[in-house]
Amino acid sequence: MQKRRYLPSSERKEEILKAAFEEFSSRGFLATSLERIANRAGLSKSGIYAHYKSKHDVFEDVLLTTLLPADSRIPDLDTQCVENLPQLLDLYLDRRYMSLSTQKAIAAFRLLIVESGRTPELVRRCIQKLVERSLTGDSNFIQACIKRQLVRVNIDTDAYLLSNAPAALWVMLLTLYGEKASPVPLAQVKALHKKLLMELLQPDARPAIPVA
Amino acid sequence: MQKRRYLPSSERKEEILKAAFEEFSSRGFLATSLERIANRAGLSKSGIYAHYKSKHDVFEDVLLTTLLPADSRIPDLDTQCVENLPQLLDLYLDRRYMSLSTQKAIAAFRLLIVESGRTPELVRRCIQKLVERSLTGDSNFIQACIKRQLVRVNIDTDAYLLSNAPAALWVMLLTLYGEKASPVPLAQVKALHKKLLMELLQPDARPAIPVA
Amino acid sequence: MQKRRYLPSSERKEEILKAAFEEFSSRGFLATSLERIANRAGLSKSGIYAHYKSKHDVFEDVLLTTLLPADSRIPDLDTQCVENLPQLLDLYLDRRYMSLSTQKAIAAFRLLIVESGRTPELVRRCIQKLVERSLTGDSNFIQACIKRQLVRVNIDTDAYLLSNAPAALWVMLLTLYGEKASPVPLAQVKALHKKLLMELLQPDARPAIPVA
Amino acid sequence: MQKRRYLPSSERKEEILKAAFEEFSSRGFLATSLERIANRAGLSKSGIYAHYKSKHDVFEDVLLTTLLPADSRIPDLDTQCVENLPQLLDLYLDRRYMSLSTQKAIAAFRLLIVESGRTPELVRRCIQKLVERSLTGDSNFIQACIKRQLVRVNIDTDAYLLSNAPAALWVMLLTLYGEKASPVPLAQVKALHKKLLMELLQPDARPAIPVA
DNA sequence: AATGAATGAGAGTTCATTCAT
DNA sequence: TATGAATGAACTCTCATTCAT
Repeated sequence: MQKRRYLPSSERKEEILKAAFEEFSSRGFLATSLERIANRAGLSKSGIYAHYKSKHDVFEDVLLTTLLPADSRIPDLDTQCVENLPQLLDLYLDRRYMSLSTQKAIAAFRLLIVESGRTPELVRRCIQKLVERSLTGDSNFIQACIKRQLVRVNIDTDAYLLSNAPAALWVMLLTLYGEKASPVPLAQVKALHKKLLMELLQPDARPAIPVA
Repeated sequence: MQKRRYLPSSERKEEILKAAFEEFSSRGFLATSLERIANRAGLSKSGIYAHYKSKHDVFEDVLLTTLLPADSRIPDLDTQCVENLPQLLDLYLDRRYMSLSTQKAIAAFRLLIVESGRTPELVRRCIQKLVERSLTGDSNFIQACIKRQLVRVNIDTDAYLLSNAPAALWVMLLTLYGEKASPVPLAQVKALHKKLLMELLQPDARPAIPVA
Repeated sequence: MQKRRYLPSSERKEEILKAAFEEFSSRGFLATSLERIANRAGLSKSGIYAHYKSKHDVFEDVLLTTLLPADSRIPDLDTQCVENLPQLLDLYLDRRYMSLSTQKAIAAFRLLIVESGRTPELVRRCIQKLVERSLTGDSNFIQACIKRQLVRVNIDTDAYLLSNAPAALWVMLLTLYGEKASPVPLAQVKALHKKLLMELLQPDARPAIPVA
Repeated sequence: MQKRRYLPSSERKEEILKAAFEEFSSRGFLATSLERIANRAGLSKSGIYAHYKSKHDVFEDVLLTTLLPADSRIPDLDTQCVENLPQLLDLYLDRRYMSLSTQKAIAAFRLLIVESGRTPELVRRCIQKLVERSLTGDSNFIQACIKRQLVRVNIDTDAYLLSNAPAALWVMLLTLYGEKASPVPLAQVKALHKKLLMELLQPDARPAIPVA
């Protein structure tokens, strides 16, 4: 039985969110008890109610805050030292798959899937923001590349979304098989992704995916 | 208040499993109470214990039986009336995406993801079987095609797995956005899938995906 | 820790109601915990939920059942051995005040008052039934008396209700001062009540209460 | 989020008592949380503890102070302009029933009844004072009347208490049926009360209520 | 004098599970 | 095989109260 710690609400909230994310993401909303979150956050169960008015409230805050941290976007690529599209894509994909392969990303993904049944509206909002942010980040990068004539000008948005298929596969494999047991090596997934992007982006290419 | 029905265990089990799948897949393991399953199956809560020794037991049986029904594999394609690879793939993909897009498939997918955190071993086993079976089914089909010289002889297994990336993307979109709100049209997903398979399967092609 | 007792629902309900009435009436709805009721009724807290679906449900049943038992009406007076109105009234009032002065009646009264703030609808319904029943019982008695020409024919209903004022005072005194500490002796209350009834009922009287 | 207000204890106490009475009387002791009282009084929950050492303390103070305000007694009737007993009684009863019929009086009554189970001693003390004070007030009035020979000299105290029966009935009806739904009109209640008082007070009357 | 953070006890309720029938 | 009654553990949430500031 430790001494009480008196923290300002903002700090406590951070600790609670951290704890809550860890619990929620590994067990789901229902299987996570406030007791567990409280223990992990170092206060009493009822202490949480000083900062959130219900478990569901905590959950929402987790989804919106932890999954959408202000600084989560992939840092701008330094395109200066890059000379051609393949080099560029290697750089880009390395970063992307590294951030996808973290424990945290997997946990977040599972959380989204799990709760998309329970609180579809919240989840939808959350995903929308994630996608928007991701697109904005990518778009900056792409604009930079266009300027340097590394990629072609007109890009089909749908086609771009489609080019993420390998990433989707990869996340699913990680989630279902665990981090180290994917039946397909990362290198191949990246290779496919690169190929798709090449077709999509290279300056002189015809439309990559002709819709039937 | 209905009359009791005395059923042989096998029949009762079927009814319980059916009910259990419906509940588990829409709410997850924890959120589903035996009471609900019992009601849906038309017997009392404690009646379930005549056939299963715990809730977890029921769940396992659902995963192994309902998700892996003996007759679930895609029926053999009638390759007789097909003359070339594109035709063949259209036929194949139509079937495949139709079965992927059902409520039931989505529910199953969500269930697997959700529970991959809770009972990883069970889920792993389950997926393994699913994949194996799917591969076996596809492989029959592929063998048939090879025989008719519609597809080339040597297929890279890894590459084949990879070619499912569009399907992975599609399932994720369905799950997260709901059945009718996918931001990418099915046609394009199919088109990409077809393209990948074409490259992989057409008789005179060079290796589809050169690993970097 | 006693052995479980397995009772049919109807018996258990009776026991629960009994216990619940005792607790509710001495402490009010909120101050009574299901734990207490359960202990008193000899089962576990959750056991109550096999018979009632909420605490509020138990409370309603208490109000409707215990306060309105089927056999609660004052037994028909044997008017045979009575020769005149004063004798009759003495008989009647003795019975009435005896039943008003029980612990149980006081408890019920307090309960009604307490909850008239919280669940006015329920309380109103309950009182209505009580009054109706009481009136029916009295009315039988009065009819019998009329037949024997002990009381006059036309009785003003409002006036009759008013004649209960002494009873109201008595109940209030009992409730507020406790059973033995009333500052006014019962005899006087009865005497006043008798006087009011005399004026109301004696065959040749003028209207007892001329409304201003 | 308002600025803090620093008040001297006496002023704060008044505000707290006012708020507390409003809450307690409409919900009872248990159903009222300090939070609610605090909000209504415009300070924080823990602020109350600067002035009272427990919730029960606040409650006691409400009962003793708010229900027994120094100025609550009925203002002295101006008996100058009155010529006979009936006129006098009309004046008196009009005032009395007006003050009985207020929201506040009903709330106070309910509070007393409710808590007479929980804190009988306190309630008893409280009522005693109320009755005493009321008697004193009435007695002043009565003395004045005696002096002007409007009422007789010897009044039976018990009988006087009894004459309040109609008021008791009225309060009960108001409490149980709500303010506007009494099944007996106020006029009749007053009429009965007047009659009882007439018999008790008129100079040449014989004892109004002969005790058996 | 006043507050926000913290707590422990306890509330109603749910539920997997057991047991007598 | 089937059930209704029963339970204990766990849950979310409330609240009077304490404490550092």
